[in-house]
Amino acid sequence: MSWFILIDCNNFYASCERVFNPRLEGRPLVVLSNNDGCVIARSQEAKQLGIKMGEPYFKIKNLCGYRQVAIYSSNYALYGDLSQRVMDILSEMAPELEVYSIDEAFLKFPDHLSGEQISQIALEIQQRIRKWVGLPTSLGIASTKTLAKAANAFAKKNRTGIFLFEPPHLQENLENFPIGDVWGIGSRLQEKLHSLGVRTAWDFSQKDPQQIRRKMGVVGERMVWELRGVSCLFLEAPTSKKSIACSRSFGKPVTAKEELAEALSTFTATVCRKLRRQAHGAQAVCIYLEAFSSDRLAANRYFSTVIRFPVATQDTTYVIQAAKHALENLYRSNEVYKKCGVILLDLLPAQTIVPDLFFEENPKKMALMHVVDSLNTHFGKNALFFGAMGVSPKWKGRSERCSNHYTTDWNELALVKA
DNA sequence: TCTGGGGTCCTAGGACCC
DNA sequence: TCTGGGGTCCTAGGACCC
Repeated sequence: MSWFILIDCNNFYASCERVFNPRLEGRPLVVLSNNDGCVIARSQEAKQLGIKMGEPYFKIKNLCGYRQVAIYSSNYALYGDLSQRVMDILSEMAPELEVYSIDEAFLKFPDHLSGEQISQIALEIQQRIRKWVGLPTSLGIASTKTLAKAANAFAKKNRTGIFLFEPPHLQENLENFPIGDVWGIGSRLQEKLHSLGVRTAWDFSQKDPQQIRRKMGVVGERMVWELRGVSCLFLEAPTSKKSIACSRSFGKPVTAKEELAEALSTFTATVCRKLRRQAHGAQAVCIYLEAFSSDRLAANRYFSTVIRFPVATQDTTYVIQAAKHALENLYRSNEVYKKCGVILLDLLPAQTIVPDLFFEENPKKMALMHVVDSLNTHFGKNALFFGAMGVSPKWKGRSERCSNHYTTDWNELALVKA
């Protein structure tokens, strides 16, 4: 047995915007998705105004106006950097760490610590992150990951932002925890469980694990045990990605093949850069286009194709060629496109790639890619770019209210005094 | 009027997460 | 003109092998 802590940064993106702009403190604030389409993060005050997660921006535009809601386009460079700082602190303070998402991590501590001791540790972690990075956090503590997740939900409503599940109170806590809020229960499984008379996490934990296994597979059974306090899920080691994707909705409808080619080339450059960073090669790429349906009510149309490579590759220029070739086949001049994307598939560790007798690889290409990567690392993301990406993209999505890249761009550092 | 048993790999689809 | 983007795991079923 061990202690698990789930720590999560409160309203992460919204809180990141406040770190370098303290005047936003106390004010309702929302962060919009790419293309300024919908709300993906809200401060507490914005939640209280009734703004929902995922709500389209145009629907709340008026409300934002007269309630003085601060609106930000998403600034992933900033969020990613602050996330890294948080994780660095956690890795110093916890014996074991699993970075679960950009704003969450599981920590594991030995079970010889008392409830009081582990709570004290949680408090120190919380204070250090507040002081060193400037972000508010919530911490849930329990004997399994699933329970720590649930405890975290209690922590968010708690004055201190810390909540410990202790066995004597477990039943009472779980009886107040709706089944749909349990980690791993989405809308489908919630429906299924409701039909079995399960309304709360406690109800679920009292079910027969064998029966649940038949109905929900091994995933369901594990959840039952975890809710009973029997740990079945362990900290996971960081793994390489099995696929790498990049896609964007366009800022305006696109019909020109050339614009699609530029967009696909740009996304290809992004995924290939990530691929090289994790030292893998891709054996295939999927290219897809999404077009508006002519009938307003009908679903949008998707066109996609998968291209397999004779040998796993890391070469941006090669993948761009493949993408352009795919586009020739997928493109229809009478369609109006909304979005497109690139997904690298079947990734292999670079050392294990077996060369092909009949497929010549140009060693200069690899050297070129390394030069491109290192220049862009030093001088900015697109200091050096591929011609196919185009110079003044018309398809780019909206991002009209982006804050500065305070921590990742020399020209956008926070200004203390003008 | 009648034919085993065990195993692997792959794919599509479903469900979930942030 | 009006709604994001990037992932994972599990299962069932088919193909194929010995």
